[in-house]
This record gives sequence, structure tokens and C-alpha cells, in this order.
Amino acid sequence: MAKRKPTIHEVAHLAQVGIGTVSRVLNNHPSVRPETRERVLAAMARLGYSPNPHARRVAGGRSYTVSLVLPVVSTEFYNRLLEGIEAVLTEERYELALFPILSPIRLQRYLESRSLAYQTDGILVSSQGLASLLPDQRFPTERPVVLVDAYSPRYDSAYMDNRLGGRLAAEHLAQFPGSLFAIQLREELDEVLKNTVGQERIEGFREGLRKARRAFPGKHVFLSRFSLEGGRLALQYFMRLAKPPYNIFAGADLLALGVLEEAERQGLEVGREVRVLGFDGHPWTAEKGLSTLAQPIEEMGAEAARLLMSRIRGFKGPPRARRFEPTLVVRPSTQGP
Amino acid sequence: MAKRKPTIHEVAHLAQVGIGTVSRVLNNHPSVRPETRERVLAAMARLGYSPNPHARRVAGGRSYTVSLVLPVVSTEFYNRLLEGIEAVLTEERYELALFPILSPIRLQRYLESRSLAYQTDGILVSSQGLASLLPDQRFPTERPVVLVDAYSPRYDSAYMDNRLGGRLAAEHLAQFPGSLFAIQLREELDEVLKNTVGQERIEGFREGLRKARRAFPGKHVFLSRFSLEGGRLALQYFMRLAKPPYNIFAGADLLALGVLEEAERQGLEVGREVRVLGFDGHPWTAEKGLSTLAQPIEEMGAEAARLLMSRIRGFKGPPRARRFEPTLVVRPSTQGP
DNA sequence: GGCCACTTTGGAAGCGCTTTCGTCAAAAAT
DNA sequence: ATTTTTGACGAAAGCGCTTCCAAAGTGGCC
Repeated sequence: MAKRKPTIHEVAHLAQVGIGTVSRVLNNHPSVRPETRERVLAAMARLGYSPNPHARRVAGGRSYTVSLVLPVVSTEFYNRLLEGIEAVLTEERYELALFPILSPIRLQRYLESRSLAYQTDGILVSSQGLASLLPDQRFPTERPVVLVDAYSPRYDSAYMDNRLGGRLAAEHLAQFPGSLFAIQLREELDEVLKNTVGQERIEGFREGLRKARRAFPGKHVFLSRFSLEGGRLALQYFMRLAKPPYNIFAGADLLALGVLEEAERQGLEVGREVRVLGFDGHPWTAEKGLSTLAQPIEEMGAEAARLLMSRIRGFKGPPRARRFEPTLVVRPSTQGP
Repeated sequence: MAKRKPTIHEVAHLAQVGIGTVSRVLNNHPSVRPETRERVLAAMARLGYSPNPHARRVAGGRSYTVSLVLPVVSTEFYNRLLEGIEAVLTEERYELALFPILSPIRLQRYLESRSLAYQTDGILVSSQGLASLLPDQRFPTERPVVLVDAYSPRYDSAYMDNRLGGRLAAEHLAQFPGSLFAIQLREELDEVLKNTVGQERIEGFREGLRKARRAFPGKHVFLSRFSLEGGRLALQYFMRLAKPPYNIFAGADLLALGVLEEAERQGLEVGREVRVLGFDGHPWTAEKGLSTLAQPIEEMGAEAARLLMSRIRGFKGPPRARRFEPTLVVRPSTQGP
């Protein structure tokens, strides 16, 4: 009963043009007169037309689809990353297929799957952990690969300078009296999928403190999973080590939030006795008054998508690297109430 | 340079048959003589042929793809669920597209997307949280929907009887001396995406204890996120409430593991002073000696896939419900070392 | 005014399959 | 032995698009 979806022919008929012209409008081909394009677009709107992607694919010999391989970890992070990627792809009339890698086995299976051969014109691989699992030689199929939130000299990469973030954290916190502490993020996933961001951030922090000539003993680092509880346990641990004030660099916003909660429970005044700085720049940090290192995640995603599209279009140059910088956002949690 | 992939024509030529016959072999059509089928299969193997899915789709007018909408939570759970689903789909020569819903917004967007209209012949929606977000009237497109790990009278459902699991836990733990405790799982995600499994399990537990005439005050329930730390904090909390032995029903294996770790730190003997029962039946519970309520997750996934395939094939009956039961697996954590 | 070089357009060919239709031979029924 | 039914299969007709090619239109320039 459901009436068939309109095809390119109906649109062509209604707009009084040939099917070739309709197709050209669909693909943003330059040689269509503006007024013709208008007519065609109007006809498409009238009919509620949208192209059948499968037909496009078989005719065009391409999939018009890009896939994203991602570990399943921080949802908020990926939410934002996807925003950026999709913004670009939509413009390009491309679709996105997600491949959440829940285990190394799945990555293997994905790489070998027929999906790759047909479904995808290019592949985005996110996270250093997954990137390091990529085969050394060359990718199984000839599809271009771009790394996002990861770096390798062998592939185009769009990555975050976590080390710089650590240094900025150090510069900021070093100005306050009291001892310095850090919570290092340890990824929860499988060994093989583990990320290196936690380590990088701490290394940068250490580097910055050295430059500022501030003491930072090894035991002042608390290793924690990505969880609220981790932040609470960290503050408890720090309190056994030293007296206030505490200046804490948390490897992630969620950890910093845990610190805030625990500080309240312990009756410590945030911004004076406990200063804490997060990492990520999630929207909710604003309302919580949490200082943080904001990451331009969407921009990073968008740039990765652009790099991939240029490869799909045939770009052949050597691997390109795009570095993104976190920026310090100061809020009450590190400047008093 | 990459030589073109072989097509159905080459296979037909090599096997000395018509292209129609090759297609029939591909689709398990009954009217092909076994020896002919052999010849065709041999030819496909020789050429390394695999059909172009896009061409199938445009010619067949179907997508040969099913999509799974899932919240991103417990990785291990979904890992196993996917095993079951894919086992069935592979047999059916179907593919699976994943739609991890990272936020309610994304669900909305997905339901409205063109993807649904073309990419998918049917939809699996997992988790009660997502299921309850489905539109009340009817699904946007006419595609069949099957719920997995969720129940609704309006859709075919394959679901786990979590309440039964709770009752089994109660029966088992009630036989031991000492007080009874429970850790209730609270999902971490957005309010809207939250699951009800934690609540169901505890309700069943409560029910079972009532039947066994065992006391179970409200404060004996510790509410926790899905994390190792949650289990540790829970045991600390219970220790403030009562003396050993503790008989603990943890709403998830990971929480139970946290209890085990904390018990060791506190010097409590597992199996005598602390008895703990998990939920899920993950592979690693065996090596940890953890008693658990094993869920037939793969079977549930497979059954959901079957329900969906039958709908895709045109089955029109009223919604069907398939209930799956967790089974008690007793290990040292609840029977002494 | 006439010629050339673009620009714009219509339509046919083809992408690799599924499916329908008709044929032919073998099996079953008369 | 003849007719009818059935089963196996080849060939052709699409599926809805992209793209190529040739034709028509447009303007600039001498």
C-alpha cells in the first residue's frame, strides 16, 4: 500500500529536465545553471524525493560511506567527536558507519570483513590504542585510513596535544601555594585497547612543573580509572599524604568532579584548600565551576573527516599531521569562590 | 592496477551456467540441482568471488541489513550479545549495522534519518531504556522492530527475566548464616537512557527473601554505578552496618569483583565471612571463583534476530515474547574455599 | 555576420545484481 | 504410448542511479 518512493525520473519529469541534470544537481556538479538547479530542487521538495543510496553506490562504484572505528569508552567525548565528523560528511553527502570495537578480536574481524571492501570508501580510526593495532605494512584493502585522536607517522593524523595540556596545567597550578598533585587516567579497557592520553597528560604536567621549579614527588600521582569514584579516592589518598591546600591536576573532568564531591564531604573549601583542574572541557564543567583544559574535539573530528575526504578524492601526498591544542579555562575551582 | 572484482558473469561463464543460476545459488534458492550448485560454488571459490552487496540491494529492493540500536554501557554484555545476533545473520547472509546511541538526541536523529528508510530491513532495539523511548504509535518507517533485552507488549521481545535472577539469588543466599545485603546497579547514562535491570534484580531478591522469611532492611541495599569501585565502597558501607558474615547479592559481576577485592584488603575470608554472588556470568568469573547468575545472552540475541527475520519475511501475527532465564552458578565465593 | 569555444543539457549505456518468463527435458499421470 | 505436470535453467528485463557523449545553446571576437 505504501506508495513507492519517487525516483529520479519523476523529478526530472516534474522539473522538465533530463535525468542527467537531476543527477548533476544531486552531486553538486558545477555545470548546472542556477535557475535550472532551483527548478530541480523545487521538484525534489514537492515530491519528497531523496535518492536511493544503494542505486548511487552501484552506479557510482563507490560507497559514499566512511567508517569510524572506535573503542567504547567516554561517551561524551565521542558524542562531540561525532558531531564534528558528521557535520563535514553531511555536507559531502556521505554517510557514517560506526564500528565500535569492543575487543581486539572485533577489530581483527572488522578489518577482514567484506564490509570494508564495499561499504566504505575510507576509514577513520580513533584512539591511540586502536591505531597501534593497525597492521604494520599496509591496510588490507586499499582504502585510505586517517587517524583521529591518535598519531602515527604512517597515516594522516588529527590529534590532540595532551602533553601541552599537561604543561598548561602545570603553569596554572604552579602559581598557587600548597603541594601539587595529579590524578592519572588509566583507561578501563583491555590491555590492547588502552589509551596513552593519561600518561601523556601527566608527562606534560611533570615537564611544566620542572620548568617552574616546583617539587612533584612520584607518590603525588594517583592512578585511577575513568570514574567519579576515582576522584574521590584520590583526594582521600592525597589527604593522607599532606595538609591543605591541595592543587590537583585531574586527568579528566569526571575525575575532577569526584574531587569536588569529596572535598565537600570532607569540608574542604574549593578554590582555597582544594584547587582542582579537569581535562576535556565538557559542557557541564561550566555549571560546576570547574576549571578545565578545553579540547577542540569537534574541530579535530571535522579536520580528520576533511583529511579523509581529500584522500578519497585521490590526494597522494605524504602523511599529514594536524595538531590540536587544549586551552585553559579558569573557573572558581582554581581561583577561589 | 587492482584488478576488478569478479562479477556474477564471470562465475556463470566459468561454471558453464547462466547468471540466473548463479544468483539462485547465492540466495539458496531451492530449485538448483546439487551438482550444478557444486559447480557454481567451485567457480566462486576459484575466482574469489563475493557478491557486491550494493548491487544486490538495488536489484532486490531490500537492504539485506538489520540495524541494532544500543546504548553504550557494558562492553562485555554487548560483545556477547553481538555474537549471538551475528551468528544468525551470517547464516542468513545478512549484515549488521550498529547504532550506538550515545544520547537521546542521537536516537531521535537516527529514527528520522534516511538510513532507516534504505539501509535496514528491520531494527533491533536493545535495553529497556531505549525501548521506552520508542514512539508510542508506530515506527516512523514500516520496518519491523524487535526488542532485545527489553520487553514491551507492543513489539516482539526477547528479554531476560532479571526478577527471577533476583529470586534465585535470594534462595541461594538465604541458606547461609549472617545478614543479607545487596548492591543495586544504577546505570551511569543519561536519565532517559537508564536501564531498569538493577531495579528488577533487587525486586526479585526482595521477593525471594520475603518468601524465605529472612529480614532485609532497606538500608541493606547499596546503590552503585557499574564500576569496580562501587563494589569496594559497598562492602565498606556494609561493614559499618553489621558484623560478618556478609551475604551479598551484587547486581553485576564487576560489582561483585569489587567486593572480592575489598574483602581481601580488609582481611575478610571469602566464602565464610563474606559471601558474594554476581550477576551476568562473564567468562572471567570462573577463574575468580565468583558465584554468579549466568545469563544466556547469546541465545537471547540469536532469538531476537530470528524473531526479526521472521517479521522481515512477512510474518504478521501479534507480538511474541521470549523469556530467558538466568541460572545459578555456584563457585567458591559462596561456598567456602 | 560568421566562426569558435565554452557552457548547459538530454539521453543512452551500464553498474552487478534479482526476478520473471518461457523453454526444454524428464517424471508423473492417464 | 500420449498427455500433463513438474523441475531446472538460460535469457532478458529491470532496480535507480552515475557518467559519458553528442547536441544544442550562448556569448565573444574578428
